[in-house]
Amino acid sequence: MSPRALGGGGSATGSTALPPDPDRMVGAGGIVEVAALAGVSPATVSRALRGLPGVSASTRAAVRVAAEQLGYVASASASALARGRTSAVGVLAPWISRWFFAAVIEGAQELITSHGYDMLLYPLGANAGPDAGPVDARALHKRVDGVLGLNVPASMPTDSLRDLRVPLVTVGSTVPGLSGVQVDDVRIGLEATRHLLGLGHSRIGFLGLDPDDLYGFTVAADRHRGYVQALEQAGIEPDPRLTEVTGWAVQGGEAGLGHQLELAAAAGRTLPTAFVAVSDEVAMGALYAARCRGIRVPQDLSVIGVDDHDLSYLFDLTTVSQPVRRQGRLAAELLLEQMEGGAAARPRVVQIDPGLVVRSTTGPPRD
Amino acid sequence: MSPRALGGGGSATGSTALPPDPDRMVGAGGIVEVAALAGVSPATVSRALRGLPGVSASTRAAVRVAAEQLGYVASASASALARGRTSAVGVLAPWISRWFFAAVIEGAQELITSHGYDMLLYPLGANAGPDAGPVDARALHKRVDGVLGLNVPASMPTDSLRDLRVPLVTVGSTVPGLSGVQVDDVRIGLEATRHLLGLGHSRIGFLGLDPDDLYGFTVAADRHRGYVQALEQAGIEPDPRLTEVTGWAVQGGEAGLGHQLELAAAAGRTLPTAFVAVSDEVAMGALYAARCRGIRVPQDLSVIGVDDHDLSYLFDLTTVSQPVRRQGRLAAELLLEQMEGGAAARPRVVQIDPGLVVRSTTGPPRD
DNA sequence: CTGTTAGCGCCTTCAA
DNA sequence: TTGAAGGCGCTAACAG
Repeated sequence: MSPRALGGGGSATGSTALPPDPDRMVGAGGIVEVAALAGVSPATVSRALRGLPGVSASTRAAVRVAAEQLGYVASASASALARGRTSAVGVLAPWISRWFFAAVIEGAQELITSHGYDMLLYPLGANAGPDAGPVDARALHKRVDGVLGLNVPASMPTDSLRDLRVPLVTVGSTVPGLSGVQVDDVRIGLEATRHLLGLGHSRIGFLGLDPDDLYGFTVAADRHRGYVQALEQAGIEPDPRLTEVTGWAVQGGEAGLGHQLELAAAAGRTLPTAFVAVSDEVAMGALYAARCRGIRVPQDLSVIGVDDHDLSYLFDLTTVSQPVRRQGRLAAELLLEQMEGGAAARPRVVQIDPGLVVRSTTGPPRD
Repeated sequence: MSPRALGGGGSATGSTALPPDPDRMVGAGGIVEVAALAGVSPATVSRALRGLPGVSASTRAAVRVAAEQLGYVASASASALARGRTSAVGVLAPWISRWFFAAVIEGAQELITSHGYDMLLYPLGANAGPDAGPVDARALHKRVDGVLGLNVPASMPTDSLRDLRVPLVTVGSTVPGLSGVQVDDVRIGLEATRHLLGLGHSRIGFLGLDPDDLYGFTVAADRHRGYVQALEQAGIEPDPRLTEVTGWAVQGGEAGLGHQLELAAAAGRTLPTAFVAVSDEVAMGALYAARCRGIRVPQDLSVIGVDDHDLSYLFDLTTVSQPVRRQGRLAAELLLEQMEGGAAARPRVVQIDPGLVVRSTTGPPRD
């Protein structure tokens, strides 16, 4: 058990300057120190430690011992400079606190690091705008050997992608000529809507257009397109008044449903009997708004989301699932393929199939 | 609007090998090319571009133009090697898909990157065990100028922290002699429990001991200690049978409440009238379990969580809040202070005060 | 204010 | 199988 100093309200803890410990001065030595200790040349140390062939077993062992003893670890900068590779990959994402992105990153992480790459995180945040060239491609190109782009590339001018000059693998959006993991968002919208149609709904709304789609993030628009298609295929004329711009947050879903309610009241019509939400988070917001107003789900209102968020089952939320962590893993595979396979590895796009998880926020309409 | 190729189900996209564009060969040139183009020496380019003093305005402008024209960006590795600083900070966290950690990281990110540092992400994941020296301190020390440790340091042997040789700032746990952002977890447990006591509860359970506490992650244990103290101060003998080991996930909370139910049934007693959960996620799980069994909240059962998770309001969850994103920001400040202030900056610990957010999962007991 | 001179620590030919 | 020499691209210390 580790000591915890601040039982009450203390504030500043004294600094005991760590005394340099000449004995076990970890990480102090460079490759030449190791070489000296092992009685070989630096070149041999380099070869031995990296497992390159052409080093006798005994020499390798001796080098390992020396390195271990000195706590030697090669300087990343030095070796990157010498080799022209950084052993790092960049991860571009709009946010990381939205569950979807965090889960994708987590899915990718293991493979990435197990191949010896570090992961540089670049949350684009509010800067993800149309103008703000994200993290300046030029800067990235010298810093990483590859890039994982989550939902961002579409917002970059294509030039900026060119400037990258390192493999880029996308998740959630696709750039022609680049590897990527993709779910067919149109189909997601289609499936969600069909599920509701199949239950007998005919007045179905859509919560989730994304204002940011203005600059190329087409996920929401695609899902909406699927929704429209499904309706049309069922011979139903989509009513644009039933579509809300919500963004991706819970609050958007809440406000969206509220707004629909107002609209309906003002126009003297009733609320649609069901809604497709662009994400589970938006769906959760809608469910909350419904509950606050005493609208029963699914008797009075059905709601279906997208993602199968870790917390969705708590809401009994019916949803179109996508294997999020697996998408991350797949993206990592594609990226490694590009980085290590070199020009030999032709870019490829992997399609992920969405699933349907039926819980109990959807049911037949009331009448 | 960017082109999206895969309308239907296409799979592999052809690779158009990006043709080297000799005209605007971005990122191709080194500092010497820029120097040549600007008609100055490399040293001057370096000074000019980094905004160092002692460069005439006209020269600086010329250099900027040349650099811009060539799309020049300094190589991070080269400059790191030459300066002996990496301009990167490492972020150690058990996971990133748990909301708390993602939010802290997001909170820290802006300040970190605005000061010119990259963020290296090291999720410890399952490896966070007692033995597995996390990310090997020695490796980190050559790779980053500072480390942000989220809940991890306590699990590292202190030696390993020493070996780091770079500033380390902790969040959520404290190491003597190091800077850190801290919430008083004992007090959190105390406040949560007092809230329930204040409502008139006397049989109060605790959902949330963490099996991993075994190796030093004391947050859960501390909150539990606060719970025990509050009960004792109220003259109530804490009943160990009312404490569950749940870990941090939703599922733990669900299982924990279920187990309490079984225990109560087997012993022929009733469930406690209220529970303190170690986190909002655990509380959500417990609420779910209660709902599944028709237990009404808060009439039959009160539940209080900790964190004020982004989604907590959807559950009307009463909770002890901690300003999570601000913790991240503060930690970033402390870290920058250490990294840039050098030895002058003495380590300090910042206490964050928890708050109480009363919603409606807590209320007076039934009888 | 600017240029010259040495490295930073490692990797990689090329010889031995 | 091993060593010696040179360079990766940039920065810092010193001259001028």
